[in-house]
Amino acid sequence: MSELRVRFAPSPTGYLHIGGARTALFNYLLAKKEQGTFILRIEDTDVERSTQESTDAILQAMDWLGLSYDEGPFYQSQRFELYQQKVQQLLDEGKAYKCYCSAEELAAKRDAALKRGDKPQYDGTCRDAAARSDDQPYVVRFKSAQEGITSFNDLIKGTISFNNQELDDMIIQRSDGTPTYNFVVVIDDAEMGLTTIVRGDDHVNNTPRQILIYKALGYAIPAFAHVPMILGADKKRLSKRHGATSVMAYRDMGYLPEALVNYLVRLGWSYGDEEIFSMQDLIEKFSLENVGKSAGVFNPEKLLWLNEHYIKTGEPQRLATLLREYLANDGISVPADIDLVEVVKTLQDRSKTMLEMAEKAAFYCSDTLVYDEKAQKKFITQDQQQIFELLVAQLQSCEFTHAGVEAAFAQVLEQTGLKFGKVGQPTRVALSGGTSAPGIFEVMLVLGRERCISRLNAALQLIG
RNA sequence: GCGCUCAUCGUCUAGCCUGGUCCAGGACACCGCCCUUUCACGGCGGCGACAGGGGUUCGAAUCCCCUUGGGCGUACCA
Repeated sequence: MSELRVRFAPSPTGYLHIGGARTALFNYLLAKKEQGTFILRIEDTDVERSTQESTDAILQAMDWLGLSYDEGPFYQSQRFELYQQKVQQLLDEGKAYKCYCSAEELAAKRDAALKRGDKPQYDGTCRDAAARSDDQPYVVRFKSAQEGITSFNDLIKGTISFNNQELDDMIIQRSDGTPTYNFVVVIDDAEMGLTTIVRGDDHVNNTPRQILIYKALGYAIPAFAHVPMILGADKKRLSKRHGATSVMAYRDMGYLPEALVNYLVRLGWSYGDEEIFSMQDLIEKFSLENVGKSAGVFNPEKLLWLNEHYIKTGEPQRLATLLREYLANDGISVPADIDLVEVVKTLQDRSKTMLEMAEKAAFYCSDTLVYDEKAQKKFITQDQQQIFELLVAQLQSCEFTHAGVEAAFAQVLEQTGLKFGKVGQPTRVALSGGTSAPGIFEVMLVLGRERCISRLNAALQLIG
């Protein structure tokens, strides 16, 4: 076990989204690779917006992706006592102070500053003011450094420096007594012994403030690694209007978790020319050095290609289990004598998603076939009557193996003098209901002798 | 506005640190051909980028500066 300790710290105000999943994944991979510890912490200091449903949804999504954690989940809402203690400590040491400015006053000052073209900052009204009686509402502010430079060496972006004048006295405790993010994140990261903080680069600007708090509280400062954002096709931050952003929505759309994992890791990280990575590969090969600095555009097409790849190469047994669920979601139950593993084998090369596979598998399962209108009109006609009759006769007596049905089919070709296509396509329609389906012999074998004959007879009924 | 930051094909990227082997490689998408019992799979090929301008250098995608463009932040959200 190495000393490396990393964490994923989502706030439970919604489902786990694509960006969060990637951050979690990077942390997970780092921990596994270095045999360190991956901690899950729920940042629910905002009591208003945090919900149990969101926490559950995030946990479920991480589980689906295979991102297991070693410690946690810890809930910040259960650690308020610790935070209050730290606030008091800073107050006692004169490193923080009570501020009685109202939210309205502050908003007005902010607007004025913006108007002047200044960076809106707290002006320090209460910083040096005499203490007042506590029956007036107040927030607690951290006394930030007013001069000097705070810099850190980001493991992804390199050295980043901030002039301390840019940092104002931020609020660490709200007027309702609850602590704020930038304060608790430091306490928890420090108390939980984190050595490296891997998070989205929207936190870069928070880092110098946090470093100042680490120092004020006497904590060791961890290493930071800020992962670039994920953008939509219009280069705007990825959001719902760019399509699905929820991890679980991808499961619902028929994506395999390994496809999402593979896609997410390659968005912003690379390993030479390689594209396909299993979780095991990633644990061996992932490193922060190969993470790029620039934001990446989410490309649904490439994700789809990866999904296609994993379906194509997936274990039929496992896919069959999944297929049964997707089929069930469509209200389709699988007849006992239909071998779903065999169904999967006929569909793996033809399905980009499990949802698509379920659609294509439907015809195997239904008792009464629904014909595609055009196909029926063209291929279930008087012209096919003889073909179907001959085929039924052959199927009744042939050996029901690939070679057997192929031979039976050949017999029909010989008897009618027709080419394969002339017989094949109508048969395909009679058996599957449409003009596109897996190979005829494969379909027949999955369907079984009885079903083939009854479907052919049903087509004959329609003709006759 | 101010601060931080980024910049190679439409997109994800290799190359950049340690200049020449790069008239820039791979992948997705797209286009074409081949294979073929339908639909797919697959094989082969094509299209397509160093943001712009200055330097430094014998030589720059690679180093420096400026410009432009993008992202993030600027909350009693996280």
